[in-house]
Amino acid sequence: MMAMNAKQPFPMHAALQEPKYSGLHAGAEAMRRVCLPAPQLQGNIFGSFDESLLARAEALAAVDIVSHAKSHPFKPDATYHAMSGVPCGPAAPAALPHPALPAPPPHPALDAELLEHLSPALALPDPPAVPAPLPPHPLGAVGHLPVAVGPPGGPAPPLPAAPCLPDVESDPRELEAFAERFKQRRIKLGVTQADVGAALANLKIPGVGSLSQSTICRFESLTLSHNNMTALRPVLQAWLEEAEAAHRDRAAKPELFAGAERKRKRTSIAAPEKRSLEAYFALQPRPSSEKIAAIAEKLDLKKNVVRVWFCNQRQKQKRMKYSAVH
DNA sequence: GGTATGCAAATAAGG
DNA sequence: CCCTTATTTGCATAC
Repeated sequence: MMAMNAKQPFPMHAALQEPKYSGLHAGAEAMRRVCLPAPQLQGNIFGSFDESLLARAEALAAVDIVSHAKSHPFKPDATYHAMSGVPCGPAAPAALPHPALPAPPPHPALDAELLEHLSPALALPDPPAVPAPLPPHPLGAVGHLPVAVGPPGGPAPPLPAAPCLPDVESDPRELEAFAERFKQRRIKLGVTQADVGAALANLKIPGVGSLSQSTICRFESLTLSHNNMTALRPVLQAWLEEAEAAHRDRAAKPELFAGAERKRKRTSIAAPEKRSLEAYFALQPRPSSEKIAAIAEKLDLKKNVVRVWFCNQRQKQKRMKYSAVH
């Protein structure tokens, strides 16, 4: 299994097949806090070259800058600690207690309106953008965590209905011990978390790219999901072994202590753009592909970034709705 | 200047 | 191709 995904700039996880643990963390993570969604009316900064809908959305977006108040002392973040106790179970593939939403088309009329006027007026083939989420990486094989795998639909797992089989390999205790050892030895080598993360790509392990300081930090502090911990373990162990070996042999292997840019990139959507998106979302949470493209062009963002933003926004909205009822 | 963390992009996987 | 749901990460920024 595993076919490279030629779609992403970073073909990550070429082989990441998590057995989807038994509802280990499915529910625990179900919600997280959220913030305020929409501002509302007032000024109108853009709106100079727009047509109705978009113009309106932007007008709305331009508005408040002040009315933002985000304060939510929530703090779910299920982490390793919280769940390292139950490895087995009936395997509940997640499943939020959420019925799908029908979602009838809100403003049929708006659609036409919106599309009609959105023209390729400002053909921006390539915005000077700052983050550049899609680097021209010719390299494939930049994924992460190959990890242990579990037969997703395996014919017959040896241990199906058993109460709980703490398998040796992903024993929580073992992982915990490793994480601690890892941190200590890393420090002894005089390497920072950021360096380790960056150096990972140089290990040349198929499907393994660099990771951020954040991730390394979380691994060390066990604030990753058990699956994630399990996935990262072999990679970090490989690095540690090579690094220590190089250290012993006094072999200067800069590659192991600094690294390549092969990690997932995260686009940072600026506040003004975010406000516009929120305004659009308030008007139409599920814009068509065409509208998304139009919005993307207008905001000078990649279409996929906008598409994903809407997806995440809908997801966020559901969480809010859910947590509001509970 | 290295490490935690909050918030939320990006991905994986099954429709 | 796009969506949803569940998760994995990373940017930013607070320690």
